[in-house]
Amino acid sequence: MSGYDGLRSSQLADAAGVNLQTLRYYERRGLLAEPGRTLGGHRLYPAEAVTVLRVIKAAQRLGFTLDEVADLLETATHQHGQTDTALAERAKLKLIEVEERINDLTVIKTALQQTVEAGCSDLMECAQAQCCPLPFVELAHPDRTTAEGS
Amino acid sequence: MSGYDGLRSSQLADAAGVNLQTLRYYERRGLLAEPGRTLGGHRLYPAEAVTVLRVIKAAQRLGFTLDEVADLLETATHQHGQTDTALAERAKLKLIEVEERINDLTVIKTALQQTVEAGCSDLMECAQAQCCPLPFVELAHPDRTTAEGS
DNA sequence: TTGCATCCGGTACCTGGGTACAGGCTTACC
DNA sequence: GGTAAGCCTGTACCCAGGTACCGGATGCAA
Repeated sequence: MSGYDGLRSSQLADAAGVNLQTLRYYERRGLLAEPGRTLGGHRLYPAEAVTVLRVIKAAQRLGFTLDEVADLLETATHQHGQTDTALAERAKLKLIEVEERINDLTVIKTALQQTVEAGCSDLMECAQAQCCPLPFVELAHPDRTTAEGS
Repeated sequence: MSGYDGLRSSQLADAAGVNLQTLRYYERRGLLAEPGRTLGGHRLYPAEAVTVLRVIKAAQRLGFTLDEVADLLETATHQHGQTDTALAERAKLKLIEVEERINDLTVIKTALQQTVEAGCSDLMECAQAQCCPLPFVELAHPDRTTAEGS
């Protein structure tokens, strides 16, 4: 019989629906605390680790990067208690970002709809002829671009 | 006096607002046609190249990847004329993607708003206590994620 | 013709979020 | 105590979309 309790790497990975390598990646990135080990050096995770992983994935879906999630988890575990509405504060900032992103995408959507309606066939012709409503002018924030979701 | 007309790499880069290396990158990727050269081998771009670059950037903002843009430009320059509503067709497909993306972001936005309202302070507590409206359930398409805009 | 800015090709590196592989040790069960 | 599955570390690779650096060649004006 096994002399240890806790989850083995692959059990945790399965339970949380992530790749085994991802666990070690998160550990390196400081998202997942270093777990205990067996005498032979194999990782043994506490059951809460599943929750941590679900939290990470949820936060990613909320649009936080892994660095931001790590930060959020740090904040949570260290200055626990008192003047701590840190999560809500960060969520407020992230909300603004998400709203901007939605606005940008809405502009894009409109442009695409107009493209469809106009039945344009040739980008280059349109660009020169001004027949086409393509947004050759800049969008709100032409540089901020990638990174949302899991 | 200069014996050549046309734009030098850095002139084009400046005019289009992109990095000089990006021009060569686009050339490698097949987005930008190989331009003429001086006797010494320096690139000489025609004035239209600026338009091409503006088109590329516009298409990127519409959510097309560089591969898609290359394809779009190919289509445009080769089968020019007849049964060609290719752009509109592709725009229709891309429109669906953009709409899905907006829906996902709207879900995220709602979750963030609720997080802010609830004044949550600790992700881990919330996750365990169910006090918090965080979307631990999956969003619409939890895997399709990145790549829009320039 | 000198001298400096610019450009050349090739290759390496960057970010973000992972994933894969190699070679060796541990665990678990018969 | 044998054997197979599982885990270990370290390192390399993947995607997209670029960006940076190198040593050498060109362009152009004074």
